[in-house]
Amino acid sequence: MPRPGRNTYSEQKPPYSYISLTAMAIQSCPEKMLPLSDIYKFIMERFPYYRDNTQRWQNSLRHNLSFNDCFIKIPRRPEQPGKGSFWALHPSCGDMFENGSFLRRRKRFKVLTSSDHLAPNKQSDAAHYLQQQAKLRLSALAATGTHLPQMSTYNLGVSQSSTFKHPFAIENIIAREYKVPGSLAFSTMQSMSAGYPLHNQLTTAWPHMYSSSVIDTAAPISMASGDYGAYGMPIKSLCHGGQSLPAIPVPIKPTPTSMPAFSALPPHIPRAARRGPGSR
DNA sequence: GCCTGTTTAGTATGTT
DNA sequence: AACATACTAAACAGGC
Repeated sequence: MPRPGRNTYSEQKPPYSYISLTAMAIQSCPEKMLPLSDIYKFIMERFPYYRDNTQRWQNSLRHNLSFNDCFIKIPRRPEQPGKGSFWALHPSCGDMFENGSFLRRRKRFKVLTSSDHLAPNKQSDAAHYLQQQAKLRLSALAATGTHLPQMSTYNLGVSQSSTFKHPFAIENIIAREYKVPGSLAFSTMQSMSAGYPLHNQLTTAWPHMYSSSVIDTAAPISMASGDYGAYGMPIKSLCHGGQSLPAIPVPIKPTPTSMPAFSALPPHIPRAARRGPGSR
């Protein structure tokens, strides 16, 4: 594969799955949620490859949004006119890309249903939580006088009040020298972990997701208001801060070590329930 | 009619 | 080889 520029991938297909690309787009904006059209825009601006055959990849992308539990749909509020809903990442999907590959996840993120003996269903809890978080982020940034870029200009993480760099933050992914996917992933994860102290077993995949900087910067926005998340636990722990953060990505064949964490899982999101027996 | 969103199905490819 | 995941295509429905 040829080497693209620092921030773009020329005409070559980027070594990222649609899930990665979508997550990048979502993470690139301060609200951590984007409408479909803005996700399209982000990908097309960043990756010239996707300026062609838009019908094809956009269909795939929509399929991914609907099919994968790691994406949750957030309905627009009356004061947010526009077409379509917002899409956000599930609060607990941070370590999907366990082995550092942005092309293929090791585990599929799956929100468990009530049939999995979890807490009773509470409709759109995650969506509700994320919408609240987006509001809090906006108000916090506004209060500190932080410049908020317009949705379409895509904040690349630099102006965020947090030093936290999400794994899908564009500067964590694009602004790295391109190598073949395998080695890219490895070197990427090595450099990622360099600046972020490890906390627990969850740091294996996304060390920076669980670094102290996450707790110290992201959490106060919500904790200051005394908020509790929609999952009935303090938002702090939902925001990858607590040691008890549940490992949501569910191996198809659950391992003994991963099972105990299920008791702490948030309630399911309705989408999971509509999967027919033929789904994969 | 177009866009968005959901679902099903088939194929390709990586992992175990 | 079997399985899991990703990609693609297509059909369909609902909203504007």
